[in-house]
Amino acid sequence: MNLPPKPARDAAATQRRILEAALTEFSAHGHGGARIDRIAGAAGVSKPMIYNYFGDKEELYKAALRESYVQIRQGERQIDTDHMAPEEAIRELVRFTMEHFVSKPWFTSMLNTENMRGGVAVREMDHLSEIQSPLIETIGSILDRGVAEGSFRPGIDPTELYITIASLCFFPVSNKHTLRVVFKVPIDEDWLTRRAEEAGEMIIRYLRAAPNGGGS
Amino acid sequence: MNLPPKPARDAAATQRRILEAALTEFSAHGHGGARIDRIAGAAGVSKPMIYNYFGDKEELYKAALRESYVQIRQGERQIDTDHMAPEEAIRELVRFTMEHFVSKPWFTSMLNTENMRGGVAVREMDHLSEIQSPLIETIGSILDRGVAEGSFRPGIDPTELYITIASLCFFPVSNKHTLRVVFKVPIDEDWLTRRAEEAGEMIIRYLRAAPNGGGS
Amino acid sequence: MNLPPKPARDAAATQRRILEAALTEFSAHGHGGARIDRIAGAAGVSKPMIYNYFGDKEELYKAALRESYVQIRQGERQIDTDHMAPEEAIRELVRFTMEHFVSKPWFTSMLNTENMRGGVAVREMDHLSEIQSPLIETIGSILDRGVAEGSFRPGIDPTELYITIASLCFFPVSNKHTLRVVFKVPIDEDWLTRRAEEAGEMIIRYLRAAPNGGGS
Amino acid sequence: MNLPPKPARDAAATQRRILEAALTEFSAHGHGGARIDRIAGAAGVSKPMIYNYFGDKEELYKAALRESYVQIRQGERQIDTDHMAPEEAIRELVRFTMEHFVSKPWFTSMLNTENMRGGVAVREMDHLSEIQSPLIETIGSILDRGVAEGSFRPGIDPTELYITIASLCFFPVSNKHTLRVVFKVPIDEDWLTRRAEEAGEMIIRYLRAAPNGGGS
DNA sequence: TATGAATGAGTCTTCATTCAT
DNA sequence: TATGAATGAAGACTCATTCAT
Repeated sequence: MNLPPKPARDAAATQRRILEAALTEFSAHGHGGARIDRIAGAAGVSKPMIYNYFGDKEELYKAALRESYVQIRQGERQIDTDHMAPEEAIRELVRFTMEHFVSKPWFTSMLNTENMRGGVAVREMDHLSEIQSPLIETIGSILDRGVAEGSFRPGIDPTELYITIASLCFFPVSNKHTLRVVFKVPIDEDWLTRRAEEAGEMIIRYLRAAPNGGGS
Repeated sequence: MNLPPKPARDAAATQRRILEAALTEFSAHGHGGARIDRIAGAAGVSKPMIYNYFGDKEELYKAALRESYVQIRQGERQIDTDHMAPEEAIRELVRFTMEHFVSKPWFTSMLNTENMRGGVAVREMDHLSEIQSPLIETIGSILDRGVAEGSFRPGIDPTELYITIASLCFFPVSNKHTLRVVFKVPIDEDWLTRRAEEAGEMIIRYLRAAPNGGGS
Repeated sequence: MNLPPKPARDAAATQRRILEAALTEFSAHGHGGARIDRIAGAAGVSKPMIYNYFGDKEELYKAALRESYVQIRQGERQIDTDHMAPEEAIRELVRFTMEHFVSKPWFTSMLNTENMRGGVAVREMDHLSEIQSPLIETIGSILDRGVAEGSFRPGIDPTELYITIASLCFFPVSNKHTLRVVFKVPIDEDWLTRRAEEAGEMIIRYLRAAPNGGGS
Repeated sequence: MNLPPKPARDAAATQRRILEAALTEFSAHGHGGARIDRIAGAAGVSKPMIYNYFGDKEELYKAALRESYVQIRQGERQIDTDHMAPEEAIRELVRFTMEHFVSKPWFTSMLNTENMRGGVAVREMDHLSEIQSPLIETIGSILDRGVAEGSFRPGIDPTELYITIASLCFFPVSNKHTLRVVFKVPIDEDWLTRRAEEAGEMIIRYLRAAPNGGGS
């Protein structure tokens, strides 16, 4: 693996290496399919270290799940739409989200794994604020600006809109293997980019204020 | 259990019982988490029977995956939108899809499982026509009718539209556990029904032909 | 090992072989020191058989503990003192108990192990009647006969007397290794036989009715 | 914990703390069940300290075993029967021994552990005089006095008598958990006190010189 | 003297799979 | 066709012990 040179006897660094390896492993194989052996190997540590720092497989899984959210949310903080017109801001947000899911495929895997397990781990998670999306606020302010300038309808809930955007981006990324075979769709970066554009278009039309039919 | 009376020495029936049990087990626990023991128990047969009829766990999984598609596609054949106006037909289709995913949760689980495994099983599947959605054709004819009557834009690809509908319905159903916790959304039948309505609305707006700007 | 030829595919026999091996192993090494591997090896079965038939190590231990009691109690049923004079019966009982502990050394080991563990297993045991000593009744009837014929005092509790006999026999057998070294006592069959004689003598003197003080 | 204030860098004190903790741990869990981790924790030192001062687990166990003898023997030196009449002295000795075993339960545990291990550690022990019981001498002198005044028979070996006393006290204390369950005996301080009295009585009767048949 | 970091070698337990009937 | 009995291979987790500072 291409890990940074292993600094010996650095507890914090070791923990990080384990966590990264765990995230990779759990997202690649799910909870049941993940192997502590492989995580230890990938992290360049012995198995007991994992138990020493994380307790057991379940706890390590929880830590990895949280980490996957934290990393995704950190990524989401990079986008800046303040300077864009509302319509363009929304389109950018959709593009960004698609690109985000594409470039961090472990995230969709972790979500699927966790949901297949019934959400037990996420339910026990604390400090939820850390894993909530900053995009909700971003969307809220874009919508406000759009309503103010008359281009968007009022009454749209930011969280619901975020879920809509996530839905449109998540499904084709997460289910690409079955889609490819069953519908013979050539799922690649280009196709996903085009889908993001169409999704942006669809959402804009959905948000658009009714054209003012009046005489003025 | 309340299974149909077990006819002794009926090979076909035994195979079916195994297949049903396997579908339930794989969708509930994923490939790695599924247990041959439990499948045998639920099917009311001994483990060697499973190996006798299906070869090994991998083959049984493939059979269950195919079965999940077959059952879903059969369900999809129930809907009849020929007598509806195009707009209403699309809205009905979205409602139907949401309800379909909600009432057959093993389907989303199987898709997630298969995609997490990289689609190896689906790729080796034959008789693909059996597992392709009849809704593609349905959508195609609705779109045609809509274009003909002037209410829909031309140029929409039925497969792409199907994927859009599936995206909007799949995500909130499949990820309900994490959504509930992370966004504090009260995901229940009502909420999902409302989402289906909004999704219908969004898609309609997306499909709508541009309002004829009048004489100009 | 000198086990009977292994009959293939005989569940009951396999269980017995496991149980015997477990009794040997647990008594030789205690609960913590016992190894499932060795038990499987000694029983001539694979490890999964043990888990199949007994659940886990703890359950196997419980089964072995119960078995040790059952075997000891069965042995105790062999003695027949009905035809002996009360005094001789008591002496015989003491001799017998000593010999019993000497020839079944796994019993003292199991008792020590269980007591060191705080008696958790024995407390959860059911069908206690099976593990209670038939000697209590035997002693009761000897004492009655002794009192009736005037040779024993009345008011002796059979259970208490049994515990006294057990105490005198158990300690030198169970603690032979430390006694040998610390007190330089040459503990062997002879020495233990002599101790049993003296113990018998002591108990008789203890039970003896006070010599009738004469003329009063 | 309420340990004496830990003086930094006091080798002797550190060793003592380790030894005390080891005695507690080994007696509570046996050799196989004892954990170096817990000993280090209870002693308030790091694990390497233990290896530094004691070598390995086996050596630490030996030290703890010796320590248990040393402490017990020190306790035994507290009793003073010189001023008592021989009979009363014997009774007192039995009471004392019972109370001793009851209040230092780690001693019976260590003996059981060591004997279950076949006495390997005790056999390699040197300076045996330190771990031999001072009560042998005490008993010797009581017996002499009793014989001299005519109340005791001659010919009783002090070591054998000590073993008898120990037997009667050890068994009910060491095996209390199984006795409680199997014989439904309510083993508590009171019951043990009464047993000590009876044991004293029994031994006295055993030692008593035959009543001088008088003039006849 | 003292310790936080680290690990090799197990130990219990599980599971897909096969054998003998 | 059908199954109770059996197992090889592996997985999670532990523990005495050592290393580097």
